[in-house]
Amino acid sequence: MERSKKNSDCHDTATARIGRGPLTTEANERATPRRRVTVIDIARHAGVSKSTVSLVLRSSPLVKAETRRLVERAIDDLGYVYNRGAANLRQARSNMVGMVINDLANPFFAELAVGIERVFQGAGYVPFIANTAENPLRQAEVLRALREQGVAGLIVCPSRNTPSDAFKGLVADGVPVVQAMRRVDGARAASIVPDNRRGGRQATEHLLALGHRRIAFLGGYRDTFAHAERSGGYRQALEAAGIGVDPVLIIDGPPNRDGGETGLARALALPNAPTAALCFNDVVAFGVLAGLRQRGLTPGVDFAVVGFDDVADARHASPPLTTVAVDSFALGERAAQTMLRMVHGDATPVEGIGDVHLVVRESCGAGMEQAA
Amino acid sequence: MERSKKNSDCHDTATARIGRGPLTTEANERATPRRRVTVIDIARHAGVSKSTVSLVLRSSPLVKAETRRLVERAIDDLGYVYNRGAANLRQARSNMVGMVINDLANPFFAELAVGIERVFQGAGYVPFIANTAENPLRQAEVLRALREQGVAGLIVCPSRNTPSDAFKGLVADGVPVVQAMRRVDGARAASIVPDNRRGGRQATEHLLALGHRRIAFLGGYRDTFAHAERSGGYRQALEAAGIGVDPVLIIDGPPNRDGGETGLARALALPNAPTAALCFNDVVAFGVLAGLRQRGLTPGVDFAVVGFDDVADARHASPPLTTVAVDSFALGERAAQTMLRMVHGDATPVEGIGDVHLVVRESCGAGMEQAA
DNA sequence: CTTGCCGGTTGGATCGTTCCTATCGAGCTG
DNA sequence: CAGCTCGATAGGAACGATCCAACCGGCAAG
Repeated sequence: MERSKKNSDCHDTATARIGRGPLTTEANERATPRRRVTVIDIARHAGVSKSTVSLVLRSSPLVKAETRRLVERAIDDLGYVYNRGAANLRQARSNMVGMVINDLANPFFAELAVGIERVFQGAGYVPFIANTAENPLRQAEVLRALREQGVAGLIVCPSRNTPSDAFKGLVADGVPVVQAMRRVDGARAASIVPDNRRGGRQATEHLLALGHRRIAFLGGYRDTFAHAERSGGYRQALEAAGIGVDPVLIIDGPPNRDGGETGLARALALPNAPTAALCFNDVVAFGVLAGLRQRGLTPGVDFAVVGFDDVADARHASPPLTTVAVDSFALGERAAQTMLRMVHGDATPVEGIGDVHLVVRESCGAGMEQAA
Repeated sequence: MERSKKNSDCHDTATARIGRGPLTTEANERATPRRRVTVIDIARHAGVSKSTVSLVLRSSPLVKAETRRLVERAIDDLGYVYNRGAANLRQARSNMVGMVINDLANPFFAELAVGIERVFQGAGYVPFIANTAENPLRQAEVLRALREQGVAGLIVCPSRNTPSDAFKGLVADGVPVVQAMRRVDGARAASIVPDNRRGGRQATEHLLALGHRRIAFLGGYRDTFAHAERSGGYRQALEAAGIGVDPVLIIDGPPNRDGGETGLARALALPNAPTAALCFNDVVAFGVLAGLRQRGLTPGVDFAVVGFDDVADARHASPPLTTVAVDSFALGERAAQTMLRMVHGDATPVEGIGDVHLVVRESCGAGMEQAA
């Protein structure tokens, strides 16, 4: 049993592990006390054949109730654990689904992920979440790992700068891929995204109706799908109102709190400063609210703020944030349902648009118009 | 090659899936265009043996550079995908690690998860996250799924009411399990938790030093590990100061924003209302801040608030939240390192305590004492 | 009495990889 | 020059499940 211990030669093999190869696991044996219990052990213990055990495991109606009980008894007597890897080897169908999220630290995406997870769980699938932190390389790794693992399908909120062929291999293999919230434009995969353009337009129209004429669009990166659409709606509304779009009022920045604070600072420093802002998302809006307060300005009175997403905290902000509600739960549910349909053979490529609606609270200065 | 297609006999097998059995996947074939490419195909195409291909895949130093190139060429010519299930079948060692999180919607745990994930990724493991939403049943399912999938190890933030034998099977099988943030007390698994008691004590001492005598402890459930420890530190400080603990000032509630708001309401309605509160965590504190504002009270001036965790948003709250910093990143990193050590054979059962320190900002009314 | 069917059960082949044990030629050594 | 080691490769067995075709006893139909 003395496995010629030449593991000294693999301490640094991975100069940079090769593209498609498996990750180089640093080998080392672990003290595994007892041998694995298999269907054969169960079969012997229960006095039936392994085939019967297998049928019981998959809760087939073919086995007699009594036999089933016998087998189940043996299963917990011996502490058997199902080996899904072995099963998947034979029957290509797995029950594992993956969710690849661009930014789990953003509460909106966290909520979305949790919502989706719930749907899958109810449908008998085991959902796993992976975070890409907006890094396309990391995303590629994660996708590869998920594919190697043999997922039945995937929901992806694509990271920034996702190449258009990122899902090519997956879809070619017939693995259902549904994009959520964002769409990679070359990709031949289903997608469910909110009606960003309409949301941007509605929010802007609302600010216009409140009398604002200089309205900024703050935060988010110009090269992303969501930014293009949301700011697109903003432009549309301004132009429809006969007000030109002033490019200096569209201020890019990271889609987080800091992006909001610095965006506000730059906006207020402008010669002809805006009196209102539509923010790329709620987190940016939170940053703007904080920034206003730091300057002694009162959001909703001295400056109107509207967010986008309607995360759970939006209602609790001070003042409560007026925002475009995306309904992450409904959107996630729809994405999940779409994926399940695809898993079950429906190959029609869906391009769903989720509904959005403006939730008027106080940060826009609209007073007490009864928040929904 | 015509596999007689009689899959009609399994359309509705799943009456109600049995307790320990695998989830019943509703079967249905999917249009899988091409047969799976295997090592053998690669071998043929490259003119070598499957063993050689296998060695290349694991980037063994045994193969000649030229041969390796040949094989790698064949790999992307044929679009090969590694089948990790099959590999795990033979070599028990997998590169998949699981992270089971009690509440991904709580930013603290989301941050923790993201931090841990980064460590594993750097070490060449593929981390998957699963959410249990504080539901022990769900947690049990997730743990089973992870185990069936053959994880190399797990980091668990146990859900509320986790039974003490929840990890028994896992550890008996030699799968490293590390508990993070919370400890299930019967469990024989490693754990890394912050020094909750010290944090609770420090925060309370700080409020006492600021002159407060009636200090509430708001939010969180009394039957959880963290609540017991944090409120324990609070009691300790009060008693050390010669002030008795008034049980009505310890007000339970869900560890979220609503918990903070309703906790505050109940506290202020008390005949002899407190002038300060230590909150179970930052999210509860945010709720308290919002509640104060709604009543026209200024946090830090009319009422002192201290949180626990120091989530990213704590700095951005208005006013910036004084809180006990747990350093989720360091704690997560430590948990991950512990797990890796266990994977590599180190069996010493660790019970780590993470450092905490008070970050004084403004919500406690301490003015500008230079937040760290 | 044979035949066919049906509920229930079974053994062998099989999935795609890794492990183990050859094999083979080349270079050394005594 | 026989024997040895060594680098590089090859082939078969194994892992633990599922699939498939066969089997078995009993009963109804012809």
